Amino acid sequence: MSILLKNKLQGTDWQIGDAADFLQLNAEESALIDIRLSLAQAAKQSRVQHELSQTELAKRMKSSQSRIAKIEAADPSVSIDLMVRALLASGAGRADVARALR
Amino acid sequence: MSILLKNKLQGTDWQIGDAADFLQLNAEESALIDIRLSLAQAAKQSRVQHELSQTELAKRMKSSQSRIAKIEAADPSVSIDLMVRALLASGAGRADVARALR
DNA sequence: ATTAAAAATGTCACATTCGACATATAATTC
DNA sequence: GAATTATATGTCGAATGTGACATTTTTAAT
Repeated sequence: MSILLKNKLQGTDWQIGDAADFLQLNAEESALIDIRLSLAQAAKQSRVQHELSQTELAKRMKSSQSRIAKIEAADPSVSIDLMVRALLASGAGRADVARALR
Repeated sequence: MSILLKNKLQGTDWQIGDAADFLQLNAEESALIDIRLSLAQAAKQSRVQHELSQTELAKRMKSSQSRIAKIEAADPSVSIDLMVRALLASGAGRADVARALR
């Protein structure tokens, strides 16, 4: 049963949606955020799978630990470019980048 | 027959490679360039398929005609973010972005 | 519980990317 | 071939993204 329906039955006046809903984004904006979230997640997964600490990966990329943390948190200050570079630097290939978006 | 082999047979002392070769890029750098080229190509293809002029697409994205031209030329001054946004704005979806990278 | 390592968060000077504009070149229509 | 429309190229001030650093919080190991 959906939270929406549950609320209806219980008479609560609020509902739970996703970030896109909440921020009232159009299709393109939310697609872009989805993509960013997926890449962030993939970047973290790849780094962990390759047994690298954020500090180690940062060194490889000539970036900094704090930037890596922000990449994986999909921080607004981080570009898709940097996310992709992090993915590649942690051992992922082009195909992995594509897979992250599927 | 490859150009390399052709040159060998003809005794020429040069060969034709791709940009990555020429610029002596490592695997990650050339993967990134490949990705940029693919996205640029996909952006143009999507725009044309949806019968939009660069000026029309620019208006949709609140960008400018010259930026669109640079996106499609994979100009170094263009971020992957902007390429992806152009793709989405021209009617492509997340799956199309992924497909562009396959 | 202490320590140590890893990750998260905030800030900032500097670098890169941005839209806009001017202008050039190419393609299309008449 | 002139006019019109589309695309390409160069430049610039403004906006956004960057590495670095300091500091805090979380996690893991003993």
